[in-house]
Amino acid sequence: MGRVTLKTIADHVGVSRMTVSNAFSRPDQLSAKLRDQILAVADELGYVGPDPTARALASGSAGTVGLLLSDTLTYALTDEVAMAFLAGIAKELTPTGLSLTLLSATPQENVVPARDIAIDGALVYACNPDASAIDWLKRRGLPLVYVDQVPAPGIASINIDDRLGARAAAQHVIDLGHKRVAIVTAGAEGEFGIVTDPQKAAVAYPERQRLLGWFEALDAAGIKPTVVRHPHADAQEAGYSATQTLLENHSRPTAVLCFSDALARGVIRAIQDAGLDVPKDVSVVGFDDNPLAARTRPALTTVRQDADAKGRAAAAALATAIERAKTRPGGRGRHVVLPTELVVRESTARPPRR
Amino acid sequence: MGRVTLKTIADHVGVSRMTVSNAFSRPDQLSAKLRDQILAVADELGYVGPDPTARALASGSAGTVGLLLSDTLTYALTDEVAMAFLAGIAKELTPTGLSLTLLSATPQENVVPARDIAIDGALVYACNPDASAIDWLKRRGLPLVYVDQVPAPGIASINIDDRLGARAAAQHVIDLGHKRVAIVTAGAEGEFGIVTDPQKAAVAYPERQRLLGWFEALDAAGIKPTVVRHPHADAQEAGYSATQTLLENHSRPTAVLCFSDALARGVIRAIQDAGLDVPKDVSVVGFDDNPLAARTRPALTTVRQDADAKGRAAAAALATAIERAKTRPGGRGRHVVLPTELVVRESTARPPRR
DNA sequence: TCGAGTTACTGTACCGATACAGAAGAAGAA
DNA sequence: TTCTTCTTCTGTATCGGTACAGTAACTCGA
Repeated sequence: MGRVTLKTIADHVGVSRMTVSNAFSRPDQLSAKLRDQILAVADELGYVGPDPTARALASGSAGTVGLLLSDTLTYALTDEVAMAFLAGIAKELTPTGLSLTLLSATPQENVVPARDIAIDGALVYACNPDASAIDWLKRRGLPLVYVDQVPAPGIASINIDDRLGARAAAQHVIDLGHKRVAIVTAGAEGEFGIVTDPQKAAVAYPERQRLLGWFEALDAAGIKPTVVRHPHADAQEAGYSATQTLLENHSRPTAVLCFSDALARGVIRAIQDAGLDVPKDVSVVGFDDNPLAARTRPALTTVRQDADAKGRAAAAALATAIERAKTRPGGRGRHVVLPTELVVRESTARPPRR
Repeated sequence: MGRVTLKTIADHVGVSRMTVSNAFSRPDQLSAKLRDQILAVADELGYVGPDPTARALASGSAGTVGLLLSDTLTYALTDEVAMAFLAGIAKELTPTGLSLTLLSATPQENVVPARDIAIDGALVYACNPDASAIDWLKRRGLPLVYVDQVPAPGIASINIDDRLGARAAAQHVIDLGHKRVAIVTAGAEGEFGIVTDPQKAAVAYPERQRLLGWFEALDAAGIKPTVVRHPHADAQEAGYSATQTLLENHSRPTAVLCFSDALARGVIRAIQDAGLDVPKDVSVVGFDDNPLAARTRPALTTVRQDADAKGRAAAAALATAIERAKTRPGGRGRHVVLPTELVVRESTARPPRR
């Protein structure tokens, strides 16, 4: 005996298949009595409900949206800030009934998730801007929302004010009187080590924007920072070894601006291990306001972003984009920039006297 | 002009629809020359590839598996250990070409993800065992893998040795000479406050198992612990207020066994805020070996579980279950229990003299 | 020169639903 | 009574593919 479908039930009850379909999907289309009868028979036959795949094909919507994650899905998932972002998405998506499908940006042997998985739309997050996966999504004509990506015309995007936040961080150490400033940054790709042209070395949009912000303030103050760039991997380790590189440098910085709080933790450890004090000898500023930033010792001065709000905004933008695509095709997306804010704690102080 | 389908391309090239399908999905079924021609025409017409939904319906596989998460998806995602678990799944799943769809266990207005989303199988994680969502998955006859759930006959399951780990933790403080021991635990549901019958108060399997382990050792040593149980929410806060409750108690404990490291952090803070020292006045043992456990001060004595391995094992088990379901239907699943290990750090010591 | 075995392609029958137009009967208005 | 308007149900045409059993031509050894 084959599988139980609408037809099976229809035959049992003696109605048309369409009526059974309505019993499940459009209760207002038939009498309550008949509906109950149909549901009873369906239950008896072990019918679970309309097959999701068939329904998706016929109705044209899959009920789930994709989240395209950086090449190594793993990296995105081990970061506390990314987690808050994910939680934000989930929170906003749940009431809409949409589920979230994690899409790896790296194509597999025969499967390219961005091309082969049924979704109604997608969030593009923390991806190398020229990842082929993004192209697939675009070609499919799916509603998209870019998050932390270069905003593109016609595509909704959610960003945070990386540039302003970074500028505030730099201005903060300038105001404290620092003259010798270093920048510690990280990325998945690009040039690494002590880099002379950071804008060339950096690939990801947030990193470029933060560099822009830092340099804006430093340039205006006539300060030329040393920039050390490390591959992502373990952020703390990256921060640690970057700092070792820095400290070997002939002119030791009195302030270090970091791309992330995770990086900053490594930086602080390295400074302490070198027998120096934070903030007495060296000031350190992070970025993100990771939940841990307030708890480390010394508590970290950093630039706050609300990753949860970012997630919620992204999900909301996608939900409306999908809704709109059903009626008016080809609407254009709004570009949202969420605020960032400098949070001064204990890891920054005036530079040492001499 | 409608959408571009296999038919459109077939008509343009002058071949059958089936040949076009083969050009995409079974390259070995046609000559390389014709295939190239078809692909070229397809590209020209802006065809992206076989529609995932239609393909799923016809071929009977969706290319994605579900991860059923605790009622509040948000909670699951804010926990570092859950993150490692998720990363483990992703790592193992990626090469198989399967994607991961997050399923909320709470039914929405009209949508029940566990019933309405197209998936090839599912992981059941951190769920109230009688959540209706699990029933839906079972009724659909999907290959399932239970993680941190009561093992059920016929269903593959991955667990960690919660009981043995907890027993080791309890034995550790017993061996140090502690007599007045408290247990701080947490859960999404059940009874809260100072509970007299913990096995009744606890709902989730891991919690019950850990209680079993703690009591096994404590009973044998003739120790009757005080058990405080708090609702999940923010684990640290829970630990903090649970400890306040404890300290107000007439007989202050000299050792506290905690359900998680996150909880333990709150416990330690509360103890310190009460002017006491960890471990001099009170010893604290966590559970999980959260990446932060080693870094907090004092470094936390805890029971290690390898959440990443748990994720990988779960994904692997599901992948094979799906593979097997294609051929032999109704195979039964293996029950895997991963080891746990006591890690002694600085948060435990002999009880104070008097 | 014949039959066996390949290779390259085609035709038909699903996969399991939903959409939408329409039909039959009942209720209500004039 | 007759005409409209609901309400309730039905029929047919998709949705966009894949499976599988052919068929026709081509290769090749004896």
